Amino acid sequence: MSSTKKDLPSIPDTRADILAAALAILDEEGHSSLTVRRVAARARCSTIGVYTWFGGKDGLVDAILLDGFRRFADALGRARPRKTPLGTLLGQAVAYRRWALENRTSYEVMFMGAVPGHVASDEVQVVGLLAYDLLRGEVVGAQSRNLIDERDADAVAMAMWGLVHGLVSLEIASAEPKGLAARKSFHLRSFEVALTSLEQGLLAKTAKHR
Amino acid sequence: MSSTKKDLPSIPDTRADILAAALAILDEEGHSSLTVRRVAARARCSTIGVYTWFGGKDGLVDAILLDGFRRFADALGRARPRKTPLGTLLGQAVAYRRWALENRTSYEVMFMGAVPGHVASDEVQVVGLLAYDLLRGEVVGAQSRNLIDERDADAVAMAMWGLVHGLVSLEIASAEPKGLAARKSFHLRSFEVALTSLEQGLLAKTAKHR
DNA sequence: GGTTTGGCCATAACGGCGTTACACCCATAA
DNA sequence: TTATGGGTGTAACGCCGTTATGGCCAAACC
Repeated sequence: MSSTKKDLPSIPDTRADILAAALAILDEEGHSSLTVRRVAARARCSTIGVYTWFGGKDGLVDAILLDGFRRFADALGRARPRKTPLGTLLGQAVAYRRWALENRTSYEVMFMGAVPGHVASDEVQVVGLLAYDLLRGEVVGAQSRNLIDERDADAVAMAMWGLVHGLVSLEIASAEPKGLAARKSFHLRSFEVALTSLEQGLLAKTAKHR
Repeated sequence: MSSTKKDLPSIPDTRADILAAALAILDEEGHSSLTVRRVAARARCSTIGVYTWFGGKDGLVDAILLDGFRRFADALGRARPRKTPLGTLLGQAVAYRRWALENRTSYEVMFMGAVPGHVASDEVQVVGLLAYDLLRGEVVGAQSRNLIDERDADAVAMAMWGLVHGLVSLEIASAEPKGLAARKSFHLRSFEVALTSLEQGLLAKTAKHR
């Protein structure tokens, strides 16, 4: 859409500039600084550009979310290669927390409603479920191998999702700008206790362990 | 502070009026309608009243949070009388979800950062931990009776807190204005699966069940 | 070539937000 | 009677998201 033959790098691609500016502001200054005016100033255009290319702030945030959800699902997908579905589930949970802590601002926007009035578009909501589907797939896999009880797969997946999301949310919310190392190791310990306990409780009673 | 002798009800107590107006707006119109101007209009004073009595919007929200955290801790405290600490923990979790769903707007403000720029005062943060202390107390009780493994009590309590908070947050976030009954029963099922599984996984291996 | 069209953009404005400077009222103290 | 000071209303400031207006300019058409 942007280049056909020899687009010199000096040709302005306003849409990409705006999106990059928004991501940079989000990363460097936090979500409270994500305003249309500021994004436009950083992208060297007037506020109207955001409306031309994204339809408004909601559309811009939708684009940010799309980007974030894809990066998030990628990170979770890259945590796949474990020998058993149970191991993979654990690996995904660890990857989830890791990604959230390393992409704190994105996580806040994606899962903690950090952009005040925003309601995500349908497309964004669909893409946002990609990561959940990965999790659910592993749950089904574990059930089909009789590793965990054969309850409703969605209920089990939601249980794990909720646990991880809840702990990560609390960790992010309670973190000072520079989180104390003590706090971090505490949250890591809670995370491990919670995950292994939940998994233990989900084990099929007829299964041989591991 | 408001009455010494025979305060006629017609004597205006601006502070109480403002707080009541804020709570009413929050309940009837949601947190996005909680603006200083609107609260002042409903309380029949000018915006300056909010600054006189609460120091600004932050102070007003702090007062709202104080009220909410106390009602929340009360609701959890009232869920205490079970025979075993484990039963009490389960009862508290159910009471937690119940209160959150019945006081959705309050919960969003208290635990989901629904008021955009707000940072809670120290006092509010202390009161906000009252409910957590109730939970932690039951965990310690269960451990001292050898009902659950003797891991770090805070890690165990945080695990349960995170699980309940995460599931409730997802449930609230995914709820349409009028949540479908199917969705509600699904979330209830996930909630039960998650809680019983986590508890199962936390059981002391040396304990006789129940 | 001249003209029209339409996409893209800047300026300036509107209404709403949290907040505050200023002037005012008025009960109490001196 | 005067002075004081707390509570208040008006109007403003600087933000915010959004939009009406109009100008620019390349492509399309006669």
